[in-house]
Amino acid sequence: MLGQNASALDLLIDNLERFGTFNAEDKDGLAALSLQVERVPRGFDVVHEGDPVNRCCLLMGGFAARYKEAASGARQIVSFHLRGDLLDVEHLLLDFADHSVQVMSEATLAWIPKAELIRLAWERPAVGKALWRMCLIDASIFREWVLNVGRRNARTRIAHMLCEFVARCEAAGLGTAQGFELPMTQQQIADATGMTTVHVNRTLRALDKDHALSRSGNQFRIHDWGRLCSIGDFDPAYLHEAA
Amino acid sequence: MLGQNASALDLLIDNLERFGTFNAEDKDGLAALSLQVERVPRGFDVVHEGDPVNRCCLLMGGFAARYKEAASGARQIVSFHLRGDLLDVEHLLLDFADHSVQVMSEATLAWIPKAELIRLAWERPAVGKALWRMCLIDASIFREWVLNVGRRNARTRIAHMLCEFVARCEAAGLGTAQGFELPMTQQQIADATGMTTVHVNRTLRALDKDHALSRSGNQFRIHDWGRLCSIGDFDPAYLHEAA
DNA sequence: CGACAACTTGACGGGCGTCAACCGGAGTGG
DNA sequence: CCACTCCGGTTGACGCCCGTCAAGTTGTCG
Repeated sequence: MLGQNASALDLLIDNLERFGTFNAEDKDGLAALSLQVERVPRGFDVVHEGDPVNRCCLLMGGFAARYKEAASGARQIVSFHLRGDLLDVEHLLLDFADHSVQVMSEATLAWIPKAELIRLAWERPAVGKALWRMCLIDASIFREWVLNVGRRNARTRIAHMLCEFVARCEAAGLGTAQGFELPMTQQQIADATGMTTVHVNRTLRALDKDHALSRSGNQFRIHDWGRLCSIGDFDPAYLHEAA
Repeated sequence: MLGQNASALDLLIDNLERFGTFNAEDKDGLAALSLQVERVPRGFDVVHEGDPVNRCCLLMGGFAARYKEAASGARQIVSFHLRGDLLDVEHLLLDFADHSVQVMSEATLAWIPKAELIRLAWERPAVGKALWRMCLIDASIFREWVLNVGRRNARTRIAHMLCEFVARCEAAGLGTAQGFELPMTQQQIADATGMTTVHVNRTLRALDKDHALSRSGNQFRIHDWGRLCSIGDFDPAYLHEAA
């Protein structure tokens, strides 16, 4: 249990350091956070639209999707998340959830009281800036997704989504373009790109046929990264990854 | 000149207070910000994708649109902004712009050095929280737009965009649903909803014909707000307006 | 009155949704 | 060890929503 908490804090610090530089006191502050580790099954709702939010969830392992639903019942995924992501910074200073987050695989979560994070953000400005930067980068990704679903065709849209996912996995130190596991179903790809499963399937097979990628089951491989980026109109600048 | 600066600061404080409560010292801190007022013509680029960003722009009058462009040249507007909005909080802690902002009408801007705002955010936590909340709410709007362009049909999409625009105008104290001026062209509505002008035109006329709204030139009137909300699948919860 | 931007309208076509099957693998239980 | 179920992937036929193209019309500003 203590081991779990220690590794959760390590993960949190490592990941936050991608968004800022910390001195020893900053790290001490982070290490003093109280948190509660939990293992949850696939499909677990981390937060649901309309819920009051008073804690913040660190994804310690597995994948998650942020989504909203239309009155028609259609679901739209607005971002994916991986190991190390803080899933609830979006609601850090808001009282009620305006969207939902669900894990896409069996996952390990660590809950942190929101009030402690907020307090720390002003006690240790470097930590606050890293958290805020994280929010700003999330927002940048949302904007790119508006463009993606609003102005690109099916082929480009899917290629773009895959490029982003791979780029973020690599930045987080999880796998590379040379063979990786896509932890999502075609239904989820459809929900992320604003398409139907049928058309996602057709488009993936077309990309495969054109040697832009190859698939077998969940295993994907990208032979020519530059080509996929070009098909997907993908420029990683909007991810604001540190140089 | 001094008068302009004073009114800019008043506007900034009034608008920020929608996102938090300030005491006298908070307001003093804000009032001490240095700023530079400028009048710009329609179409002026407040910031352009790729630019370094080291100042923050307050929109003192007029309307603005935040947008990105695809390789195909298609433009996607990702949000609209009105008098009182801080246009560059999205880049507050980022070095380079990942998108562009353009004014849609003749407009008055006030520039604030980013560094001063950042310093103030930690000196006066109430100010920092209000600024951060503003960012989070912007992000919530982006998410809603992903849903809007991803999962709604033309009629619902346009109705939703109009509802949001009117709701935000009312919250900012600019006009009401009973007759207001839409400061954008059908081309801009198309760019915001991921459609073509032709189809925007058809859809607007259909909404007009069905008495969901009435138009003459830029003048819009909404007779039955509830009905338009229902057509547009609009629930203002995601705007997180203070009760 | 000419120039230009914005809006309007009709004809046509295609990208993608819809509907409806079928297939294949993984889990489950008898 | 084999049926059964369920979920996810695959495929084809068909059609509609919305994009494309192209031609007006209107309003405004010089």
